[in-house]
Amino acid sequence: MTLTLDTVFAALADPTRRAILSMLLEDDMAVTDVAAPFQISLAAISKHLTILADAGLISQEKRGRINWCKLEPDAMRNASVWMQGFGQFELIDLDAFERFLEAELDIDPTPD
Amino acid sequence: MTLTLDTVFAALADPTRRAILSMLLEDDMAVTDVAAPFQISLAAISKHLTILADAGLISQEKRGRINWCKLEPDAMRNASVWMQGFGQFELIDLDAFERFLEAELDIDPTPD
DNA sequence: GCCAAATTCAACCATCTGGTTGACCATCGC
DNA sequence: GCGATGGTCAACCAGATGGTTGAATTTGGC
Repeated sequence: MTLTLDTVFAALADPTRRAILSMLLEDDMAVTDVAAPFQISLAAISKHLTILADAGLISQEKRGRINWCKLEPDAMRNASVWMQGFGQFELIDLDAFERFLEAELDIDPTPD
Repeated sequence: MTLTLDTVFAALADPTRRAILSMLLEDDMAVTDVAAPFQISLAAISKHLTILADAGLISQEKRGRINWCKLEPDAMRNASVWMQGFGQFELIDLDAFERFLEAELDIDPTPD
C-alpha cells in the first residue's frame, strides 16, 4: 500500500501544517491554542489538523470540550526511511528500503 | 525560505513521481523510457518530470533529441533532515534541524 | 530533404485543496 | 438553565493538480 507515503508527504507539503508539527514538538495543545499564532480561521486550522491526523502524524483526543493534539513522530518514520534510500545508502537499513521500493513499484523482487 | 520543503514534499506526495525516482536510482533515463512502464500519456510523464526538476529532485539534460533525466539525491537532504527532527533527535545534527525550524516558523532565535 | 522519433506546448476537463463564513453542537462555569 | 467557550460541519469559492488530446518543434537516419 502506497497510501501512507501519499498522505504523509502530502500533509508535509503545506507550511502551515509543518509549523503546527513543530509547535507540537514542544507540547500537546488544544485546537484553539494551535490556531492562535496563525492568521487563518479556526475552521481552516481544524481542517489542517484533520489532514495531519489522517496521515497519522498527530492524534487527537477529546477531553471535555478540549480536543488535545499530540505529535505522533512514528508516522514519519516510513517516509524518512524511504527518503534516506536516496543518496545515503550507507546510513540506513537497506532491507527496509527495498521492501518499500517493492511495495511502491509492485514488482516481483528476487524470490527466495 | 520554506519553498524548498514545500516543493520537495509536494513532489514526493505523488506515487507516480516516487516510482520515477526509484527507477532513476538505477540509471539515468530518457523521458520516453521513463514513461514506458506507466499507463498514462507521455505528456503527463513530462509534466511529472518538470515537477521533479523544479523541486531539484532530478536534473534534465538535453543531448540531441533525448532529454536525459538524472536523479539528484541531494535535494532530499533538507527534507530528510527536517523529518528526522521528529522523534529521532539522537541521530541527527540538531543545529541543522534548529536552523530549519527557525526558517520555517520565522522566529527570532537566540541571537549571538 | 523527408519521415519518424522524442518531447514539449496549449487548451481543456474533473477533481482536490486551502481558504472563507455562518450555523451548529458540546460542555464548562456559575 | 444560560451564556460563553471550544470545536466541527456545510456550503461555497478560487486556484492548483493530474490527466487528456492534438498540434508544434527539434533532431536523427537514410
